[in-house]
Amino acid sequence: MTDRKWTLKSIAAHLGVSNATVSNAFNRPDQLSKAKREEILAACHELGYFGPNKAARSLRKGTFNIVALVLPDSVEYMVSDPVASSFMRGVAKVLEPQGINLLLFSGNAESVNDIVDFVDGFICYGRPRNTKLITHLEALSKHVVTVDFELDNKASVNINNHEAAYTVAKQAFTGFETTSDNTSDNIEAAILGLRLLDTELICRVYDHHLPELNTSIAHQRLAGFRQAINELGIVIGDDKTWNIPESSERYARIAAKEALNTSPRPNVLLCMSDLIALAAAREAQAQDIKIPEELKIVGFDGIDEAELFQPAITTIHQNSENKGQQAAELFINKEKQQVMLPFNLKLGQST
Amino acid sequence: MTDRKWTLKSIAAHLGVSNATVSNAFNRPDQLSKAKREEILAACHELGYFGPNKAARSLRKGTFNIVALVLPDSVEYMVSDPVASSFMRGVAKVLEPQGINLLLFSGNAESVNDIVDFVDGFICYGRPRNTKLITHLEALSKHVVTVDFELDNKASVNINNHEAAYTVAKQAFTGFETTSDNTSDNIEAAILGLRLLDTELICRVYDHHLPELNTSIAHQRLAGFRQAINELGIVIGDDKTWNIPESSERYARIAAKEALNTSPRPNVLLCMSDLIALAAAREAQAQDIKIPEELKIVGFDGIDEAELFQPAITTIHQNSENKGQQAAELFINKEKQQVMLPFNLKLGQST
DNA sequence: CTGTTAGCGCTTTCAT
DNA sequence: ATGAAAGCGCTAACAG
Repeated sequence: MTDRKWTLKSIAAHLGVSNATVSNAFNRPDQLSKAKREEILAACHELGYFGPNKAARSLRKGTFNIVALVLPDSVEYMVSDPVASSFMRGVAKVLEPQGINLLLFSGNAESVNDIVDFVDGFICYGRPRNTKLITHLEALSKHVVTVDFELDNKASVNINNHEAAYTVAKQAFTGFETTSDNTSDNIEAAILGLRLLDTELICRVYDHHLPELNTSIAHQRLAGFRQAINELGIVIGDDKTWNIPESSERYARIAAKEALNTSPRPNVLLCMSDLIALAAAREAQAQDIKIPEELKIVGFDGIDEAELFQPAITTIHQNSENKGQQAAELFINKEKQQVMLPFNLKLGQST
Repeated sequence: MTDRKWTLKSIAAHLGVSNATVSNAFNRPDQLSKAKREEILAACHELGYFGPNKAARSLRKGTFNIVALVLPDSVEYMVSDPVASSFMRGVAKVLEPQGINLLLFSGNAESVNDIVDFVDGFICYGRPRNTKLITHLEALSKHVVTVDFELDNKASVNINNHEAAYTVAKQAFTGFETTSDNTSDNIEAAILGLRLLDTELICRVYDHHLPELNTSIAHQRLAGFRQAINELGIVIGDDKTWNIPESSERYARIAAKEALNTSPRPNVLLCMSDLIALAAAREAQAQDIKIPEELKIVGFDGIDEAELFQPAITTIHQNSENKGQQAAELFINKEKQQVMLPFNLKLGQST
């Protein structure tokens, strides 16, 4: 293998054929005789020319075989979240066989400018934290598929977060309904929310903190939880909802500790992710609080660890891998439809 | 925002200045008056021209602000492995602030051809499963950093897997040394290996299956385990080593079951990852085998879950995130050195 | 400080 | 079946 750096042009000159012929040998087999084609290909291989430069080809053709996966947050966040990972696995599963590569992109970025000219389009997993990105994406003429949120005129994949949250919250409250009569005033609920607020802080979420209209999944889930609470005719203090800035054991545990140390102590913990539910459960166990007798806990996502945990966490299972596959298929087929995926309640021993 | 598609040229014409001036406005502020520059930038913003097309710029400049992260296997594998995820987090942490984007690339691919012309270089996490890739990477003139394996003339980041495996195995055997005299023939060890063989199968690994010379981390760890075994003067049956094709709970559990159902039943399980150790521990608990009284288990990696598990798994902790950072820094600084990172033994209650 | 121009490496008519 | 030439959108050298 020589060190010489070949280009299509230099190769063509070297072989004594025209540029077009070499290009055709690689890209359009029908444009030249089979014999000639194979001769050229063999010679190229011999010389260490692996084919036309892809960057140049892309500039010319305008296609890249690369799709950007826009993450809600930084890339670091993404890969530590099992749900996000499953999603990504689903996407990769569909795209990889098609020879399409994945470019990970941070939802914190100021704009998609750095990469927009290198990709065929975007799959956005969750509403990007930086809202400027959204404006960008909306204006884009390239294909965009959104997941867990929607954009005007773009394809999307979702589950009904409101309904799912409502369902799992209802489940958390079932035990109580039989003990009391009609209103269930022995229920003390608290909500451990994920990214309800645009802050890095672990803090309580008071109503006046919440934006008027917010369609993020966190707020949809919050609305679902609240609907279940309201239907039971119980009241939840406005100091019983927490914000956790990211899905990590450490943060969740701190919030859980705060929640469990309020008085009266909650006996139902509605958690916006399984990771949070697990952390809360561990905190409860550390404090010798019996689950579910003294404290019921529900999660969201249906990750393996929640199922393996003792007691298994009652949760909403959503098939994230399938979600990823759907998104990727929507992308490949350049479809513009809105897909709504099912979820299901998974009963554990935590309720 | 108009729908017109601007190029540097058309913008320049529209504004009545030359191409170079527009280019300079974006790329070389020192080449024109501040006033003019801001005037141009403002006009561009107004018109919806977001700056020079990056693909064209890259073709011209030969730089991309994209680095390919080559995974050992498919992309799917990567994101389901907590250790790999931490590594990636480390990489992203360093690269993101530099405005460098990550292109994930599968180690299964036949060649790096599809992407080599889009990236500034490669970070390879673990020896790619497809050995053709290695040849490719070796021949590449672009910057390459390898992790957990080495390539001639390329930068690398490693831990001493042999020594680490030896250390943790020694720990697994300590309980026994006191009971017996000098040789410890009451030890029945089994090894649950990860990717020792190039197969999708869960199977035993007989010596004749193993390649003569293999420097993959799995084989280094195997050598470390065996050294510890040999030093104790004990013998491990050649049917007591398993291959697990990927780090998943399901596969590991099957292998663990096979191992625990052999007679005499092993009382020490040397596992090549924490995920495997955890699966083995769960299988043991399901069979009512007491850990560590009847069965000692050691893992490798030091993931959170291994620490939280009851009993906590004795393991080798390696700071994967730091590994990722190191690799990224080596990449950025275009250094060619071989970095060897420390590891440490983390005692749990599983030994 | 500004404008002209030659490529970066390729694909694709269009003519031969 | 093949070759010549235009041009994808940009940057950098150079001249003014």
